[in-house]
Amino acid sequence: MPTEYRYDPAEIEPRWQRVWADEGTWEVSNDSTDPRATSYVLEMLPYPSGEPHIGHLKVYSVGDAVAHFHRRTGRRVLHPMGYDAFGLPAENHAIKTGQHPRESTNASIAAFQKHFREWGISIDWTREFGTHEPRVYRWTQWIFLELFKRGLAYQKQAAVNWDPVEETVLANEQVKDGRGERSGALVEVRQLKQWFFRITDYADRLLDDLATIRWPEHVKTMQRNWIGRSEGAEVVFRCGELGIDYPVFTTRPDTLFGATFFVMAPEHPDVQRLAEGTGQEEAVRDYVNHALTSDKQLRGDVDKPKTGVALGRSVTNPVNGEQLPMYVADYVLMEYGTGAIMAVPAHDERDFAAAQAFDLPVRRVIEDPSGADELPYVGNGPLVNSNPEFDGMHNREALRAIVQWLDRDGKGHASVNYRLRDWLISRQRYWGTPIPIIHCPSCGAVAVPEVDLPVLLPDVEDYKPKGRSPLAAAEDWVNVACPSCGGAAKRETDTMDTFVDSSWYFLRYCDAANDEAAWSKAAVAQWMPVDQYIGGVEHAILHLLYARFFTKALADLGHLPPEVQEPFAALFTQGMILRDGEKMSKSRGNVVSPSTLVERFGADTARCYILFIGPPDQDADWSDSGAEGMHRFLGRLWRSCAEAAAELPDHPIPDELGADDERLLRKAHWAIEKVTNDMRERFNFNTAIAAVMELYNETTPAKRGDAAPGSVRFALSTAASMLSPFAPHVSADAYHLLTGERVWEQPWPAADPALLEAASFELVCQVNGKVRDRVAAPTGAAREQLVALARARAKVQAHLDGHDVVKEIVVPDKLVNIVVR
RNA sequence: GCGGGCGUGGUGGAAUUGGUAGACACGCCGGCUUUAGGUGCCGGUGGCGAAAGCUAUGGGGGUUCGAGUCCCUCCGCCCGCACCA
Repeated sequence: MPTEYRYDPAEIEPRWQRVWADEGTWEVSNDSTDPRATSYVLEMLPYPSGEPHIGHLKVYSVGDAVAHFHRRTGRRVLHPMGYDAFGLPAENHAIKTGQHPRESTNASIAAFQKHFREWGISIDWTREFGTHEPRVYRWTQWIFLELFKRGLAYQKQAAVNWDPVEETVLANEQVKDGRGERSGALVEVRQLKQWFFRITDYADRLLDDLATIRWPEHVKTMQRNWIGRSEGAEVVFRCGELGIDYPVFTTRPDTLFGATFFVMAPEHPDVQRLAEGTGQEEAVRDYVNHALTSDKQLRGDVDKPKTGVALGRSVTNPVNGEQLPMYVADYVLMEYGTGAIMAVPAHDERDFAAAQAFDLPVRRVIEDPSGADELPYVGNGPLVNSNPEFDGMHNREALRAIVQWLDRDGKGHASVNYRLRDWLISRQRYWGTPIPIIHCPSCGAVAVPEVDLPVLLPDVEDYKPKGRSPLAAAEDWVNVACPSCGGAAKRETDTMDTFVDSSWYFLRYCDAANDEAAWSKAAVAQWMPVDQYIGGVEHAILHLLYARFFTKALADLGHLPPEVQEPFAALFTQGMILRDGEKMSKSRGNVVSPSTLVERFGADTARCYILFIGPPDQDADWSDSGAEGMHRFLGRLWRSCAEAAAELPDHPIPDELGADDERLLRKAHWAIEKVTNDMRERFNFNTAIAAVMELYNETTPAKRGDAAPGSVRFALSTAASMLSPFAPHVSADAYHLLTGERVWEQPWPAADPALLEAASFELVCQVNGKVRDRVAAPTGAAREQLVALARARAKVQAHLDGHDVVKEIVVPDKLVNIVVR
């Protein structure tokens, strides 16, 4: 084998990368009069920590394939890159080493940049930024102030989740199973004054507009569940002794006549006052103290037996005037509804368990149509024991009737409740965007004037949190004059949750160099929404919900074109790369590092193998020998192209096709059709690559037979061309060798319909559904002809002998099934 | 408990609308080339069987001329939510 045909990615890849860098091949401008349609392809921006790992290689390999495919199918593509650069790991690193988070972050960003270039990802580098740059977080602060001015950012004292390890508060979305998402520490409840974004104002729109976007159904379901909209009624129960009204939220007003007691959350502010003078003061105080100090996760366990204490008071059931005893019990949550419930033990499992524990009566008010008399019964049926007006009525109907009746009498009204809470964005940490607010003793919370933005993050000596933000120590920075009255005032020392930064970065890419504004509306109108967003499913709620909220709020404030209501028109969630069925991690010692891979095989092999391993939305197990196989394939393809370029005359495809030409060209057009569909309809890059392999396998000297040089060159260059979204360097090189052209400037190959239709096909001959033989048959042949062909086969005959033919099924151009008895 | 997903050779996976199960690879076996091979090329490879053939998509049942695909049921694994009234 001549050595000049050796595939050498270490030479090929940097050579083409240099062309793309020198020419700015992937840059797109905003003021183009280009008539082509636009496409915005975006992968979730990386958090720069250390070096990129194999998951990064996967997400950008997927995104780059989409970006290349969109370009080659005639679109002008925005494919930018940036860094989610604020965050705790850099800060924790700083606490340990004293190195400023900016330094470690910038070092990591440099590593990411280097790798992205080595991977050959087609990025418009002119739009690159990190969210930690003042020229960027200036606009994060501006957005905060816009929300503040419209009442969408506000401060309130509230019970918040405190992570004792990170020493900061967390948003509800960042607490899983009662533990901080990052630290794994059990969170504590603290009463603190914190900044919130009013995402709950958008609950309905966030829910309804899910119908307008092409996202995986399971992600939509997660968002729906997280928002947790419940329709029902608010019903007022009055405590006559104290003259106080207690509204409750219920989804089951049809069961109001079955209420036998009333329960309040331990956090309810009236609990102590109610118990006062009843003899229950001490028992209530003990119970409440115990409930508030016990850990949240234990308390939230569904299987925990119900506990509670009587308050010694009662409320009036508005539908029948009955006196219901009041209890405090920790199965009622202060943060949902009104912090108080009516208990209907006959038709609610929790209330039933509580009634058993407290020895309270259970009254059935809905009949089980099946006749069973088991309780609790949570299904539907006719009302009983209620009121002559409603008894016998189906409960779904009664629900509406009872709400109307309550509404007329002013005792209640239809109501909607959400699980979603407002987004807590304050963090008592250093490495984040400073909240641009000044607290003045006489004016209150005052916005930093826009001309004074950005509020720069000051340098501090000590990054360690001490229950307050490290920024509080920067006294020169903290003490300022009030912008409103000029008096002595102090800066807000909390920083923003880093999810704020990633809630709008995709807008900044549209107009990244703009120093006058966060973006121009025209630039945003040109690109938004993102046509294809790609990232991990772990962001199904946090980032993807926040970004949707920001987009809607900014559109309402007039900063986005009104038609931009959603940030990401289509979403693709990629699966993880595992090794031996486990996550890769340093502690397991099973990490495959992208740099080792690229050194050993080149970027093309690494990218192609990752896409070939399986459907990209699924988890996939890494295999070293699989990667070697891909390397061998790319080597064969490149070498065949190099050989063909040097040794086969550069003739066009002959006008008169021989049998071998026809077979090869048919395969090529079949592959074009297959790959195009796999890329356009689905994200099945694995089968697309397999189709290119099949095409290549037909071009080997043994298989191509007497095919003309022009046909072989066409097949090989088509294979290289279709591989270019996955393996851009080797494809560019092979294509250039064969054609002298740049593959990325070529339109995507088009299948010739004439070559997709064959003159004959392989007829499958079945008897009773079992394949007995196959025979060549002319395409489009009549049913009788196909049946005759099948019946003529000896192997078919053998199964017909001695039987009566009952039926003959013909699927044209496919099969014949003869049914016998 | 509720919701969603998945289960196919030794392995990753393919089968897009109910129509040839196992494409394409990895691995393995055999052969050729090579001073050598972590190269290249050729052939084989679900199981049983000498063959004809039988059998096979987690188990069982059903619909159908025909089921990996549709329906019922059971088992196993993964993910999300979980006292949300």
